[in-house]
Amino acid sequence: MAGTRRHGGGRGRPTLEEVAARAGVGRGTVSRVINGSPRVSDRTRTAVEQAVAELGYVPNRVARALAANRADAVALVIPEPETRLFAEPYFSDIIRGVGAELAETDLQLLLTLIRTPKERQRLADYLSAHRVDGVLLVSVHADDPLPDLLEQIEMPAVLSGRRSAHESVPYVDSDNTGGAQSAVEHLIGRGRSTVATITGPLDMYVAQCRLAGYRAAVRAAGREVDPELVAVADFTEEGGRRAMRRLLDQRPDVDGVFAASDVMAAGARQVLRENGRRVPDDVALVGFEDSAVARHMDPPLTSVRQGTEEMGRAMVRVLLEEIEGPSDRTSKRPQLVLPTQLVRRASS
Amino acid sequence: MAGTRRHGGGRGRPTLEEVAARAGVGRGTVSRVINGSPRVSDRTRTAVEQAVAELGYVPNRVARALAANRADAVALVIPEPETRLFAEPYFSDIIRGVGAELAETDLQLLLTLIRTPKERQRLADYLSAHRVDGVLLVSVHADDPLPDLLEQIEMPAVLSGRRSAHESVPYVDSDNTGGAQSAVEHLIGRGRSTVATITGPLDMYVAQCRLAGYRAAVRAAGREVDPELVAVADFTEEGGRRAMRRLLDQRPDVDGVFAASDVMAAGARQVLRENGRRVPDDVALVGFEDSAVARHMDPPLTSVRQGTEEMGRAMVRVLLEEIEGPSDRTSKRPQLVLPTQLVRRASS
DNA sequence: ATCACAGCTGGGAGCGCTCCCACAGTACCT
DNA sequence: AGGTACTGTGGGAGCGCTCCCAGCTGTGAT
Repeated sequence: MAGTRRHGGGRGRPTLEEVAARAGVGRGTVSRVINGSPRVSDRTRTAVEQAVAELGYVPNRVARALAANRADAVALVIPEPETRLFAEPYFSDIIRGVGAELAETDLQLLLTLIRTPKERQRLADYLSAHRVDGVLLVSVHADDPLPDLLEQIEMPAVLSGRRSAHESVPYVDSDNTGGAQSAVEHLIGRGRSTVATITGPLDMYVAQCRLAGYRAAVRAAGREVDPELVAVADFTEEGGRRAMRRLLDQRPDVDGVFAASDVMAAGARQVLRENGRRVPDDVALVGFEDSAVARHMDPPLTSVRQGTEEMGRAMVRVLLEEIEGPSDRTSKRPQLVLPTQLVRRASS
Repeated sequence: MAGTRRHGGGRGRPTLEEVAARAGVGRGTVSRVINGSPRVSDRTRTAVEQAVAELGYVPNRVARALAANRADAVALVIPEPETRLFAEPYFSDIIRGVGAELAETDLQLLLTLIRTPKERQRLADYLSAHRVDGVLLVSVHADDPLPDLLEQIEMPAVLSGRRSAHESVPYVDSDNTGGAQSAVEHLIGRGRSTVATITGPLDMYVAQCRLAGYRAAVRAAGREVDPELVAVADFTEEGGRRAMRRLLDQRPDVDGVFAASDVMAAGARQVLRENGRRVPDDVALVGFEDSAVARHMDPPLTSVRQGTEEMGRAMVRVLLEEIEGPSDRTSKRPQLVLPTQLVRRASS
């Protein structure tokens, strides 16, 4: 970082003051017109609007941010290494949703990838240095200090997913338990008698929920939950492969598998093929997330759709509310759980 | 958009002034220390640094931006509808690269998705309203006015890919022609006698280049370029399917296919399966991009790796140079072409 | 001792806005 | 006629920095 950074655009961009002069009014009045205040007479408003148009005036957002003590921007924080592993499509879908919803406001989107603890530290500084009005946190781990830290400095924040069943911070989550349950019910409904599950790491709440859904569905069918049919993995493709091998090894009679993520389902599918098991004829397979991976598998994967893009949109809506008027521990926090939906394809 | 937007963080964040008071020096001196100016005595520097530490001072970037007339931020502009269609993984890989490279500077990343012409208009305003120091443009169409517009307002910009062979603006591109050529040479080298190609829309320069590479390889093998073996598509999966059907219809003897994108290869693969053609036994298949799609296909897809993440990094490096000291039409523009590499998998 | 010229330092001016207070004008009551 | 209550409006103050110009030191040459 060195040297003189030239400003990009308008050398001689018109300022508020110039607009005021041209319209023959004061600065305050122009400001009111720009910000849509109702306390301006129609005649004045028209005059100002004309001057704005003639001069091609565009408010300087930096000056506005400084004067008004706000940033007109929100940050989307993405912990990078993990995201890469298990949630590729998730990540871009969230961005899409967030971007779409934000486009309808005049807020800007600051993207922050975190790779190292050092960067996480810098992040806290950034955020408190008034660059953003609020923060969206994606795929937060149970032990992540960031949410509480943000709470301390009174920075509005919304999580995607919960850290635990008693999440204290505003969040938007999808119905992991219900989604998993419907997936397993579907497998059982298709006549599968020995339905296994491949889970995510159980220190993640999302993995716990999907496992709980599996259990609920098994019990609802009047069966016992067999520990040999539960293989713990880590949301990666390789993890899915290992888990499937173990399953095949311990319970060769398995005829249905619910994987807690599409990527793990893809890994499982490879192992099934290697072992000469046909999908869905010998083993029916269902995933979770309904990402691009699911559509591209052979056969296409039945999966639990969680509407990731809609989650992104919802996060923004919640965040805007928090920015407008923050909730606190005493009031009811905005916490949303979005429905999921089973998308049936040829794998089951 | 209404109401009072609360500032997020520091109610009582310390200011430069307070640091100066505590260190017993003037504002200017603190500013010099913060910005690493050499014109400060060691004693003073130490005193200031201590005051900074004690107070937990973090410079207000907004104030800095206003005073210094720079933004400490760059924008990554992504035209959304197209990106969704043909370059899902491309898009997130670029972001990854850009984010990584930017992390080593103190620049922030502003993500801007463009969906409509109206949003494109607003974008020009944003950019000229001093919110960013430079712009990264992804997947720019041949007729996109934005690059020239940015040039007019002297906003540093870098493209990913070229609009044409005579691109005037700084860019980072991958060796599309060479990559395509090596893919087709590979197919021919594997003994395939009737090698077809599925191209992107030919009004895109990237598609032209990949077709040119196909042609070059065919000719280099001493063969004629048969128009019936060239199927024009649009970088989508459905386009890939349609093109493959046409190819199979017109030239049932086809035994090798080079698709100009992984996604189109995926579409082609489906049609091949429907028609009972085995991959690679009956038809060898190669894609372009080496995205996640390629790895997840069955069989895994041989593809031309273009190092998308590295492209993102390179774009940032070029942009930083442009911001430091802009090149103009008379000087030599920084224009980079990154090498590609064939990644062999089971599909060929 | 005098001058020149460095190396450091303090602080005024100003970036382009918003906020808010004061005040003019009009209308409507006693 | 005087009061009260608005609506509209102008412009000072200030957000927290950077820039830059003086001024203040100390050193070495004259």
